[in-house]
Amino acid sequence: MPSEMMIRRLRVHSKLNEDDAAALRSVSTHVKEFQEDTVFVRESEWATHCCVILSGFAYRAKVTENGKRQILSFHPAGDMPDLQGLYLDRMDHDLVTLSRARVGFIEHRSIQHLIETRPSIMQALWRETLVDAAVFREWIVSLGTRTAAGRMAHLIAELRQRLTAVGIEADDEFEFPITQSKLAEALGLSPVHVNRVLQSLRAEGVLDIQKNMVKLRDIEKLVEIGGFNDTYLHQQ
Amino acid sequence: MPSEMMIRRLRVHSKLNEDDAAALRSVSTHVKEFQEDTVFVRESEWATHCCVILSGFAYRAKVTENGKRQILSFHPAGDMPDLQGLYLDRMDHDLVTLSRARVGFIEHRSIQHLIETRPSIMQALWRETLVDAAVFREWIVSLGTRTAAGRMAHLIAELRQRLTAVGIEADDEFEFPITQSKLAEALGLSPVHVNRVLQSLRAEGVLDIQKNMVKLRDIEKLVEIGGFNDTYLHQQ
DNA sequence: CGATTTGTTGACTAATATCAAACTGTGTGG
DNA sequence: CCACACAGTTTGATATTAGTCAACAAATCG
Repeated sequence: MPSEMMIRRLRVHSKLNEDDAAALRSVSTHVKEFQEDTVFVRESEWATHCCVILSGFAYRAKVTENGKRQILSFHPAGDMPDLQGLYLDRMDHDLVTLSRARVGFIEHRSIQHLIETRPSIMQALWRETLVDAAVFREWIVSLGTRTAAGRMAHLIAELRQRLTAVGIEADDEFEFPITQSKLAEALGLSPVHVNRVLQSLRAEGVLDIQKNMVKLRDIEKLVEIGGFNDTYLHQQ
Repeated sequence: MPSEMMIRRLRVHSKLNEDDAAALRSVSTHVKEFQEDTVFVRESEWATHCCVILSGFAYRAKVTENGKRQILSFHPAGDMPDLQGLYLDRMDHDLVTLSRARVGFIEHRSIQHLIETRPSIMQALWRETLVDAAVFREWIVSLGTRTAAGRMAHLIAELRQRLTAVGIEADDEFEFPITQSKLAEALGLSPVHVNRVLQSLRAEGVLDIQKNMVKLRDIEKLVEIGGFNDTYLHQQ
């Protein structure tokens, strides 16, 4: 049920009545399954579809002139990481699967039809793109002001919060199949340094990331180290 | 003419016909003038208006738990830096004047009326928020992957490009009344380091920032050092 | 004109990157 | 079942970048 995932997700930030939900259910979605580390939407490509992550994780990434890569955001099930393609015609970054993932694709014209006919759906989708931007802003704060450990802690605290919001249990552990090199690309650090930071967080009993699982040992400390305050997520 | 500024700005990314322009002109704008360094919209405030920078510069900033401040973006005349407030009810950052500036305020309900009645205006405004997010993404790339000099160069190259797009001449110099401390807050560096980076860029004949003026000495070098590629600005 | 902000400098320190090697776990084919 | 390959993690040594502190100079402002 691709649309159910979407509906649940949109309802985190927006009110949708049963008619809206029905309209969303009526949209045809083309589902594909991808292996891990598959670039499924490419930078500079023309955007013709929007995607919904149905299971697994995806991330956005951008490659720079000098060959480095920056991961811009992580996307658990429910997220629609290329909504911006509705009104920006070319992709300015890649979309990549982090784990094996199922992804639903919806034609722009279908969504545009919903936008034109259902104001509450328009608002809900627009709002998603705005929350997206708010998350980017906070990511900038992380990279600009926080220490390596702070960035790591903030990332995990944010993920936990977002997973919880869509109903994925993340009280004391959650699935997140990431390597240290990718964490490095996300946090603007070297893989070696990520390794050391993770070791110290582990030693201090804050956090343990091991084979696909994030284990939260002390959430208060995590939130404190990361300076995490969830208001920017606008989950009212 | 507050609306003329807005119209010119929206037309950088979107097509607006004369009816659209007329509709925008009909919206009532309340203009205020602020001294430099004035916080004119505050974090956690309820958003009731959208603002347009009419002259001067503004910037977005966010203060962290540990007292640091991160500047998130700079906004020359024409920009509407709190459009997100249309659908996110609380501000997640401050808006501050960089220089003495005139700012137009428009009630949300007026804009919402335009959105409901004029699809092309809806699209234009939505698109603005999407370009905004694209700029944030690139800022993340800067902070995550570029050296201090690279970040500085990228910022200036981007500003130049955006100023040119709204018709502010920036061929070999432009006004930008910023202090080194604020550059530091924007780029995630210390003021001392910013000073040294600026000196070396000056010495290498790339760039000179002095009393309110950015002087561009060698734009090719600037673009190269910053790894600047303007496609993320989506100026078609 | 003095007061305050901004820019500059030098010496020193801390954070993080780089490089290279070794270690671990996991899956694969023989 | 073992040997091997591979990807990911860990370690140590060293280099580089950027931060801190403290003083001073220059510009700006009332």
